Amino acid sequence: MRIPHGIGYTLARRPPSGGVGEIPNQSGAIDMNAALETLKERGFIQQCTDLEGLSKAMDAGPVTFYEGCDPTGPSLHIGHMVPYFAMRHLHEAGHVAIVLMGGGTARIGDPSGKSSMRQIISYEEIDANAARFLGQIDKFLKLDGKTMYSENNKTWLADLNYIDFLRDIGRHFSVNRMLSFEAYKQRMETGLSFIEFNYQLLQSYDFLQLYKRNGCTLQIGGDDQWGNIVAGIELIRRVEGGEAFGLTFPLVMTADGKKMGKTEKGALFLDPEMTTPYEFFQYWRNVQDADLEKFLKMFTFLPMAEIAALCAPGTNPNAAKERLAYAVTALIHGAAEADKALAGAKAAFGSGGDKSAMPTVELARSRFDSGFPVLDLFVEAGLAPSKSEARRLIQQGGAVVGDSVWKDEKAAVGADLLDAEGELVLRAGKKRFARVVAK
RNA sequence: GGGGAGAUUCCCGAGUGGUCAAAGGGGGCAGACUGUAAAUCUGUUGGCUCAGCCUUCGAAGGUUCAAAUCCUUCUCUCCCCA
Repeated sequence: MRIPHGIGYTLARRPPSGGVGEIPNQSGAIDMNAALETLKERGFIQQCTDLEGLSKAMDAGPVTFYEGCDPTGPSLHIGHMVPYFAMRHLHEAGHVAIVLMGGGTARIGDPSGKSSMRQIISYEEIDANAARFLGQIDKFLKLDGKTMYSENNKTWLADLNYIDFLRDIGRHFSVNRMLSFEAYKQRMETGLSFIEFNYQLLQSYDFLQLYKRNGCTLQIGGDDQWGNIVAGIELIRRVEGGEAFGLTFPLVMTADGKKMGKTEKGALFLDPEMTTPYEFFQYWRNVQDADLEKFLKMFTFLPMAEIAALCAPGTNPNAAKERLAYAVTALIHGAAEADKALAGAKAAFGSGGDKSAMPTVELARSRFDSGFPVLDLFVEAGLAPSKSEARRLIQQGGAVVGDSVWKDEKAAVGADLLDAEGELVLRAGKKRFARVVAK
C-alpha cells in the first residue's frame, strides 16, 4: 500500500497502514453511520480524509457526493464499477449521487497510475464514449434525475479561460507539493507532459464546481484518485472556506496480485458486443476461491448473512461461485441474459442445461456435406485464431468434436457427425466451447 | 540548441554478418492433477498449401552470395548539458 505523505494537516485522518480494520467504530469511539458501516463491512473503504466527520455529516442528513470517470474508451469495464456499486449503497441510504462524466478531462488524460502518456482522442469520440458510458451506468444505477443524476465537466472546462484559471485556481497549487505525490513521482522516471501534470488542477476544479453548483461535499473514487481528491478538498477550503470529504476504494486485485477483470481479450467490458454475457458470466464463475467472498461483497447486493453462509468454511465453493456469476451478470446484463448464460454454462459443463444458450456459430451445411476440414472448422467456430493454433490444439489433444478427442489434423468433419438437429458441439481445452449449427 | 543512449516476435529482455522464426523470463494456450479454483509438473507459443515455403527484429533505401546484425536518410523515445 502506498503511503501518502505531505498530504495536509487536518486531512490526515486516515486508517493507519491503509487497513480497514483500524477504522474506529466497534472500538466504541464513535458509532459509524450506517451507510458507511455497510461500505466498510463489504470491503469498500480504503482511505477516508475524515471518517468521523463524514459519518457525522451523513447522520445529519443527505450528503451529495460524486464520482468522476473519464470516457476514454468505448465501454466501461468492471474496474470502473467498484465506485458505482458503492454509489448504489450510498444512494440507497438516502444520499444524493452525481455521476460525473469527464468529457472535459478526457481531453487531457489522467496520469495517475498510468505508466505512459494517454492517447489523445478526438472530441467527437469522447462525446460518443460518454453517451455509451452513461447508458451503461443508467442501466445499472437507474438515474432518476433528482437524487441520482449526471453532470459533464465539459460544461465548465471546455471554455475555461487560461489566464483566469491560473489566477483563480492555479495559484492555490504548489508544484513542490504536487511533485511529492506518488502519482507524479512514478512518471518523473518515464516522462510526464505538462498537460497531464495539470490534470490534478482540473479534477480539483471539478470538485469545487460541484461544491458550488450542487452542494456536493464528498468525492469517492478508486484509491489511485486519492491525491486528486485531497487536492480538490483543499481547493474548496482555500477558495470557499468549505469542508468536504474524500473516500477511496481499493483497487481490486485478484488473490494472485493481478488486476482484476482481465481476460484473454483484455478487460471485462460491460458492452455485450465486446464481452458477451456468457463470457462475463464465466469470468465470475471461474474466480479463485480466495477472491470469492470479496467479490460477493463488492459486486453483488446479497445480504452479508447469505454471503457468510455461502462462504462458510468447509462449504464447496462452486455453488457460491455460480451464485456470484449469476448475480453480477443479472445486475449488468439483466436477469434474462443471466438465465441464458447460466443455462449455457450448465449445458457446456454439466449435464442438462440448454444447449442453445451456449456460444453458437452458424455454418453452412454444405460445408459438412463435402467434409469440413477440422482446422478450418475450429477457426471458423472461433475456437482458434489461426490454423496453426488449431493444429497445435489437435496435436496436444485439446480438440474435441462431439464426444471424442479429434486426433487427425488433416481429416475432415462430415455431416454424419451432426446430430438430429444439425448441431455439433466443439470443445477446445476444458473451458472453451462452441455449438455449431449447420444451416 | 549541444552531447549521449536506444527502438527486437503479446510484454520484459538477449542477440551485433551466415548455425536466427531469433536465448531467457513473464503472459497465453494445451496436457496431467482437481472442484469449470489455486498451487505444481510437462509440452507449446509468427503464418501457411507444415519433413517445405512465406513474412517478421521502428520506417525507407543501400552494401553483401548472405543482414535483426554493416552504411545512409527519416520517425519516435530516454538521459546529460544549456
